[in-house]
This record gives sequence, structure tokens and C-alpha cells, in this order.
Amino acid sequence: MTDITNQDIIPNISVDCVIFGFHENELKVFLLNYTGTNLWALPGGFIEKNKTIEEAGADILKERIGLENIFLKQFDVFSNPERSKHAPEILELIKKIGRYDVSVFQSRFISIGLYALLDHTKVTTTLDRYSDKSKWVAIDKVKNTILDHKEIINTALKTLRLQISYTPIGYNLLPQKFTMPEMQSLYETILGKKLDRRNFQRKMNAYNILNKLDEKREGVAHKAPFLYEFNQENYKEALKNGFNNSW
Amino acid sequence: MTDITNQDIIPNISVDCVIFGFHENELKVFLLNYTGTNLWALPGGFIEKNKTIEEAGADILKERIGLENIFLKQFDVFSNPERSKHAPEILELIKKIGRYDVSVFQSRFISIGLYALLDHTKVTTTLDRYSDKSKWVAIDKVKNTILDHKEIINTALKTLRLQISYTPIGYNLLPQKFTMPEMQSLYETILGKKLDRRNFQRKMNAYNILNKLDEKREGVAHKAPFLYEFNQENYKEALKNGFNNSW
DNA sequence: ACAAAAGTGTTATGTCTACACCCATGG
DNA sequence: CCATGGGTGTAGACATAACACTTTTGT
Repeated sequence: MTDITNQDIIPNISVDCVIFGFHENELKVFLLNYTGTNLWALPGGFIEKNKTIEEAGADILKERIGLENIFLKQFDVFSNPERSKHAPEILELIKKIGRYDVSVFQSRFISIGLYALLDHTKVTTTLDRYSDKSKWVAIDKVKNTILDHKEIINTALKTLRLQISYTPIGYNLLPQKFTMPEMQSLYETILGKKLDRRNFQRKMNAYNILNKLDEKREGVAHKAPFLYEFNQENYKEALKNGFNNSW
Repeated sequence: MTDITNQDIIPNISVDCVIFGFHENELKVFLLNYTGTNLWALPGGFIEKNKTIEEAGADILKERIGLENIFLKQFDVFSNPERSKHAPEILELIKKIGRYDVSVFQSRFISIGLYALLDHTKVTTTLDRYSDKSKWVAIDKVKNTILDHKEIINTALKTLRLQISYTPIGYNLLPQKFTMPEMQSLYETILGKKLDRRNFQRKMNAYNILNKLDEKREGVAHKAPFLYEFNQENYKEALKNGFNNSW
């Protein structure tokens, strides 16, 4: 018998999480390996009957990387009828393990893409019967992914880069107290380009989502930079309303 | 017997279209009345097995208002487990008509929201066994909607207002040839505020998505305004990449 | 000829970019 | 004491907002 059947989940809909991890100026994506194959997949899952999509996504994050209260953003829906043809070795694996009814994997799927941003060193990964390995892969080195997961990742990145111009970014990515240069390197990593140090400060400060603290980062070479923290209220406000009200 | 069963569609997922209509400086939404009730609904439907969400949305637009090639944008997914409790009078109606299996309407639904923008005078509406009336309602006068359709409409409007600051707007809304004042009143209607005539022209021209024609609108009172048309290539380009690359 | 609407121009203000300069710190 | 990175200031380019003036047309 199988543990989970069509009775417990909403059939034909899955959630896939593009978990971006940032650390030491590298933007990476979290992928799971299907045991016994060389195929990699985004952590995903089904939506239990009494949960919203956001809750389903939060559950996956909690299960897989042990983190709660991470900002998750729905960015697209993937509904191409051709998208859900799993490779035979995956179906074999499902059958062998027998947690899910194989029919669940064989029918057509619509997947809702969510993305999260976090510091990947904060994370403890948890594996399961399907995956005996996981890895963080640099965003431009993703390969051997199942189904359309590569496309999902690309779309997530594109969305992230667009969003960064009118939405605050960084809450789960930076330590509670951080410096302006750290913030900047986050932006540079996401955007994939260098920014002017001085103009960055001004612009970021103008957004009014940071509190400048009376402390400096200690023990670093050269001049000690000031520490900042997020201004919770203004950050949330900005998440709702965005920055660039062009009209 | 019923015409359409769970076999033909993807269960538990529906598509709801927020069709914004613009005409004579009014922004309206297209709603259908459920026959014999005072309840109104967004035109929506299920996703047939071999179609994408966008195709499902396009089918609904074609069926209901007879238009093809309308720009449809997916803007959110509505997945609250409590959202799908239909009013008893609706279930009665479904049973009476018997096109769909009632169980389809009783199970939990996730709905994908799409929005479209068009000139509502271009439209011939088509009714069916469920709806014997339809109407265009001013955006701030929507009431007696089923389920969470009011929330869906509000979210669509919010998205539209956000998008308008970094995306071109107007392709399906204005006649093929239109004047700058017409374009402006479209913007003013969507945004719900007045804009400066002269600054609007400059800014709009700077976007470089319009071709100024050598003709003027004739037969109007006062000075005849120049006609413009969309520059297809640049418009599409702008749809992809947006305007405000703030970083 | 005049009111109303459209087109063009100007000026003040604000924002962005690209720097120059100064400050603090570890080696 | 100097190389390196951080903080502040500023001039020029560019964009935006507010408003004056001219042009066109139906009545």
C-alpha cells in the first residue's frame, strides 16, 4: 500500500520551489537528486486538501531546509500539457519506493512556481526516500534537471531581477545586522553586474527601509562599515506597494 | 447524463478572467449573472486536458465575448481552502442544467486569475445555460459576486496599476489609430487620477512604442489631434523587458 | 471672434551618474 | 605610513513637474 493517495492531495497540481541561496557573493539554487539517477529536481510537492499554495510551499521549505517564516513569492504557473512526461527512471523509482500512487506522477500536471531567497549557510537539508543527495548549484551551472525545471528556474530568476527594481529584497538573505557593502554585493549578485558603491548607498537609504545603527562591523580590515538592520514596518509597506510609482 | 465530466478537464483547477473594458473614460468589468439568482461571476472555466492556462483563458474570451488574440496576463493564484463553497442556489442551478457533474463544483478549487484589457464596445457577448444576463460594471460598483470573485477583481486592478508603471498598455483597448488624448484618458481611468496633458505626451513619446501618423482625427470639435498607432515591434519588446530598469 | 482643445516651449526642481576627496584601519 | 575599503560631497546630465504661449477648429 501507498502512504499518500489522491485522497489526501489536490490532484494534478504541484508546487515547485526555486530556493535561491546567497552566500559570499554567489547566487545558488537548491536541487535534489533522485536516488539512483543523475537527475536533479526542484523541491516540490502536492497541495494538501486544507492548505493554501503558500502553506504548501512553506511546508516544503520547512521539511527540506528546516526554515520557517521565509518570504515565498508565487511567480508563474507552468501548464504546458507536454511538460509532465517524467523520465522512465523516475517512474521506476516511484514504483520501487511506493509512497505515492504512480498514477499521480503519470497524469498531467500543472505546477505553481514559488521562489524564496535565503542565506544558504543557515540551512540544514533533509533528504528522504526519493532523494539521497542535495546540492546548491550556481545559477548559471544548472543542468540535468527533470521536466521543465530548468525553465522554471530561469523564469524565477527573470522575475527576481524584475522585482528587485520595485520591491525590497534581502530580508532572509542577510544577517540581522549587516553592512551596506554586504547589501550591495547581494544586489550585484542577483543582477549579475557591478554597481557604484556611493550611489548605491544613497539610493538604498532613500528607500527608507533600513535603520542605520550606532555600531560598526568589527574585526574587519580597513575602515569599519556601519551596521544596518531592516525597518520591519517600512519593509513590509514597501513589499506591498513597491518603489517606483512612475505615473 | 452530463455533457462534460471530470474526464475531459483537469479537476480542481479553474481559470477566472477579469476582463477590463474601457470606453468613454470608464473602466468596467465584465460579469455574468447566474440565471435565476442575483449573483454575478467572472467568466471562467476549466482547463481541458490538452490546453495550457493561456489557451483556456483565450477560449473563454472567444466564447464569451467573441474576441481572439487578446493579451491575457496571469496575475495570481487563489487557493484558500475556504474559497470554493458555492452558494446553495448556484448548486441547485448546476443540478438543474446538468451540463457539469455537480461534484466538480462541490470539490475544492484552485483558481488561476487572468486579466485582459479591451474596448468593451467591440464586444458581442454570448450567454449560455447558466447565464441569461451579462453586464459591464464600473470597477468601483461591483457587488453580489460569487465566492471570492470580488477579491480576484481587486487583485487584478492592483496588479494592473502596478504593471502600468513598467509595461506598455493599450493594445486591445484603443482603436488601431488613436490620439494622444485618448491614450491619456486610458491611463487616467486605470490609475484613477488626472495627469498633465503636456508631460504625458512627452513621456509617452519617450517610450518609443508609438508611431506618429501624418493624419489627424477629423470631425471633432476644436483643434484636430494627430493620430498614432502602436509600433508593433517596440511594443512587444517593451512588454518583455519593461520600462523602468531602476538598477 | 471666441471658447475649447491640441501642440510646443521654458523654467524650476529633483534624481542619477560619475567622479574627487577625506577618513579609518590592519598590516 | 600606506594600501585598501568606507563615508561624504558635488558638478553635469537627465528626467519630471508646473505652467505660458501659440495653433487650430466648430460654433
